[in-house]
Amino acid sequence: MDPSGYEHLTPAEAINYQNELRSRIQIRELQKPIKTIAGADISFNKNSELLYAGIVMFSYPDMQVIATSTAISHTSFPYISGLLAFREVPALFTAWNNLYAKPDVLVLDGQGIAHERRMGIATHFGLLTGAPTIGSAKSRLYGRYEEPADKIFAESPMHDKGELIGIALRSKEHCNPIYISPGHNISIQQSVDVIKKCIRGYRIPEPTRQAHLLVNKIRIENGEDKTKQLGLFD
DNA sequence: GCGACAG
DNA sequence: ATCTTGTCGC
Repeated sequence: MDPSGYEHLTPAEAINYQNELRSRIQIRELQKPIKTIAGADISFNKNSELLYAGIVMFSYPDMQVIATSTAISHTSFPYISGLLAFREVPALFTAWNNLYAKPDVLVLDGQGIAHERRMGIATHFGLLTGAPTIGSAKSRLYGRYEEPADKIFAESPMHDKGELIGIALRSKEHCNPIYISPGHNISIQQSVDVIKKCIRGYRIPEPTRQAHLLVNKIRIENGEDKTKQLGLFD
């Protein structure tokens, strides 16, 4: 299914689709050496259906910005916990297709398999594009875990019914942990190792941190809803 | 019925 | 997520 059709799905249909996709998830070691990594994020005005998507690509592990891509698209799919992908993936997919070269790994702001149906936005986007993806969330959606020690890079496993689905990572002391889970085509430990190398003094790893700054910047620059000027509904 | 609930 | 200044703590 093309993501441009997501906004017409009902929540029940979206859940059925997640259950269909989940059988294709691959959590395994990424063999190819990682030379580039990118972060993706979304921003929007509270009373508008316009989404501002952005992707920032870096060389790895030196983390120098080498490319960016943005897109503005419409959605009528509301935010529903557990169905975030149906609201944000279409805009991100447009920004992804506008990248002249794809990164070896993509980090998304949200969960990977640390999801009730193992279908967080990072997993969903990985299945859609085939790209290795990692979910880096600022808060927990699913899974039980113990608070990690207040020590840089302290880890605490996230479980669901005895299954390891992610890691709560202390990316910065005296700050709440971030929740890392693989999206697709990468392992859990590899996801955590990669995210650790992307921490540069802030709680949020550089890929999604820079993507967040970028999408907020273009949202402010575009001002209020410029739907007509952009000709999105011709 | 009650509590939880990515962005 | 977004709306928003100052302010408490390391």
